[in-house]
Amino acid sequence: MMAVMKRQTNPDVLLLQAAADPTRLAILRQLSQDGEVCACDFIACCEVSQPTISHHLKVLRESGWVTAERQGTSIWYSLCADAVARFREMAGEISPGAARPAAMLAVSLGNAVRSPQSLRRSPLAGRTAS
Amino acid sequence: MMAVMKRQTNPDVLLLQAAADPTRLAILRQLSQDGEVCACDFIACCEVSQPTISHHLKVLRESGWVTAERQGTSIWYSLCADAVARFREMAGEISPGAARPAAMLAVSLGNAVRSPQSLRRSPLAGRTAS
DNA sequence: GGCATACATTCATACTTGTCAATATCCACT
DNA sequence: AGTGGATATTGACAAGTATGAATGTATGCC
Repeated sequence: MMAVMKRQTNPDVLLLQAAADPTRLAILRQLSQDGEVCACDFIACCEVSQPTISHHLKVLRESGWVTAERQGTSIWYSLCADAVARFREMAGEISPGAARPAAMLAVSLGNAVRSPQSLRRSPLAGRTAS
Repeated sequence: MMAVMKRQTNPDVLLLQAAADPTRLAILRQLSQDGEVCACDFIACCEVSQPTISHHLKVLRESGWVTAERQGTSIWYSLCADAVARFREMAGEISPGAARPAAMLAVSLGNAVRSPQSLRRSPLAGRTAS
């Protein structure tokens, strides 16, 4: 009657979720190293069964990380440039340096930016009235 | 009796896993933007209950993404530079351009690199013996 | 056609996870 | 001490997920 954890649709989260698994991360890294890899090779690299590899490849396909190309009986996988690019973008967008000074600045500017309960006061800024 | 999905220990996977959730990604992004954010503010930004936010913050703490600093009754969170740096590194290490030529090269060099069933043949390289 | 190989799909199962209600803890202030 | 505000923790539950066995499907070769 609660707790829905509704299936992810956000493409960014989907991308991260797909990469956030030891087997799949290993697959991505091998693809990054070798450029194009036959599905059968992943079975050797990761210690899981063939159906499991197939499952993970499907997840990577559906999240946009990889594309598959059939060559005879085997199937060759390679990274999608778009996914790689988006991943890097996300990494670039997260930075630890937005920082302290902005808080006091906002206060002195009249605090028009955001303002939930914390009212943009920085943890070190003394309450201006008490 | 099967399917163990043993709890993740790999720090890279842990980092990705922590980021791979809509609520937590939103938290990371707000932290990236504001630098330091009071826990109470996340409740407003994401549409989940206070205990849920607290849970997500714990996940982010334990994966190394954030640190918490108490100031009176409230607690201020900020991004860990190390985690951000590692995340960027990971993004940089995955590139789609390892590519095609390497395969034929390996073959002509005697194929001493790797060699599962696919024997490093590229999907387009003709079998050298048939 | 028949057979073997390479992947994908289905199914069942155990484990993990996101969520909230209730409750506990910690802190400031009176 | 007592009270109120801000977070964390516990407990319970539904839904997601990683896994392998069995099976299905497609392709190449005889």
